[in-house]
Amino acid sequence: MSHTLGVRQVQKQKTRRALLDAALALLEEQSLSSLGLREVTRAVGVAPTAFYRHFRSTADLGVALVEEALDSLHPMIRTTLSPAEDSDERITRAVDLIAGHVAANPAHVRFIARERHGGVQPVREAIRDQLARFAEEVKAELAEDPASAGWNDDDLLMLAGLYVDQMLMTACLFLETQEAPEEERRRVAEVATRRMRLISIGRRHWLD
Amino acid sequence: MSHTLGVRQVQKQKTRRALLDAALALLEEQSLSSLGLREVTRAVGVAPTAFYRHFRSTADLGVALVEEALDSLHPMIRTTLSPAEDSDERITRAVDLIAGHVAANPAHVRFIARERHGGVQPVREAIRDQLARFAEEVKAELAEDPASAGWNDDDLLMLAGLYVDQMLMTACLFLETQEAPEEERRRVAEVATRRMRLISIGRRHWLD
DNA sequence: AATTCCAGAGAACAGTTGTTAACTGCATGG
DNA sequence: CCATGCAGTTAACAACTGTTCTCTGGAATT
Repeated sequence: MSHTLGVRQVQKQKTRRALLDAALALLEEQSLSSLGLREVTRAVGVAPTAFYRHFRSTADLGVALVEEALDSLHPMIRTTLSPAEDSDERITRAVDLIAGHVAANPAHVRFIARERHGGVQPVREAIRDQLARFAEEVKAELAEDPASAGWNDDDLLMLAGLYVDQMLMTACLFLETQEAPEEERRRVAEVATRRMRLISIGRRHWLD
Repeated sequence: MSHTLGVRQVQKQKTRRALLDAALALLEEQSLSSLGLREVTRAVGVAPTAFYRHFRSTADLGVALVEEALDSLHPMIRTTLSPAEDSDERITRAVDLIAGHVAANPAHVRFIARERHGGVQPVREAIRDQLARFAEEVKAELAEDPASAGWNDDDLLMLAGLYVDQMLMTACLFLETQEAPEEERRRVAEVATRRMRLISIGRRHWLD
């Protein structure tokens, strides 16, 4: 079925990966709209023109990065929301999961946060669409929770969006305190947890 | 007292304003880290070297824009939170105020949203500091509300931060639907209102 | 009235950028 | 085994960048 692709395709994919990785690294301290094509190829060690074999432009590369960065988040969403024992425990587990993901993929998170409102339209749209997919996913998960009995679709989507945005903001906070002492990072986790808790309380009394 | 500054200083301030305005306009479709000094001076119609008479670098100009953009928001915060009759009415009024501010200063709002996580460190820090001041201000306002009886300082600041972030996110949503039909903009306002309402409900039951 | 000051102009600098064209070598499919 | 395809190279292009130094005209100070 899965035709083992030849030596040729393998090499191409390898350079493509190298380009994506180099770009992601360079984007740690600048934004996509200032990322030069030559800058990327220089970092990889290939000729500038080789870039065009893989991407039409740096904006194109950016869109590819969006898919990559947010696809890795979908499994996290799943495991965060699925089992529903104690509400507070679920929240602390979610915050820990976010902290772990940020620690494991800081560049991806930074990229999304930076380019969500960045200067490159196609990339903004790609991020917006992916986040909307996220919200739909969370909404579907919420709908199965018995606590959501009586909720209409609009309100469920509103709550899902609130959760998604909250997750992203929490991730950003962890990113900013990445090199800070453990103590401060714990304080951030603490505040994020309380925010989520307040939202959950609001959720519980929504139908009053 | 206020020494009327001479013709000389007046002209200098005029060019400075022109530089800031031109930069802000250019930043509508790119980010600060890709904004060139020559680009700005060309738009104003002065020699590139004139730039240095006003700013050390484009990053420096960015910091000046931050002060300008966020200072104009402080009065809004005040009028939003001060009188406290009906909770729901206060929320809809706040959302309307945000919509108005975005319609009146779209470029400023876009700039803040874009550069909050952008590629220029000094600007990120300036925005972070100003937003922290905002949160403190909101916290002080909240503390006087009788509904905040029994709240400790940490929780008050947590809630204030939540409100501030929510305001900014709402502003971003209005920005994205700026050219969209009136109907969609009303839908955004509707969802934003419900979000705020849910948070307010959580606030009311926080001490249970 | 003579002097100082300084916002802005002008020219030149070494480097950088995206994009084009024609090329090379090698894995691939007939 | 040979011809085709195609990832990556090389060279060149016009245009652009930030920064330096020197200069100028006119307001500000004395």
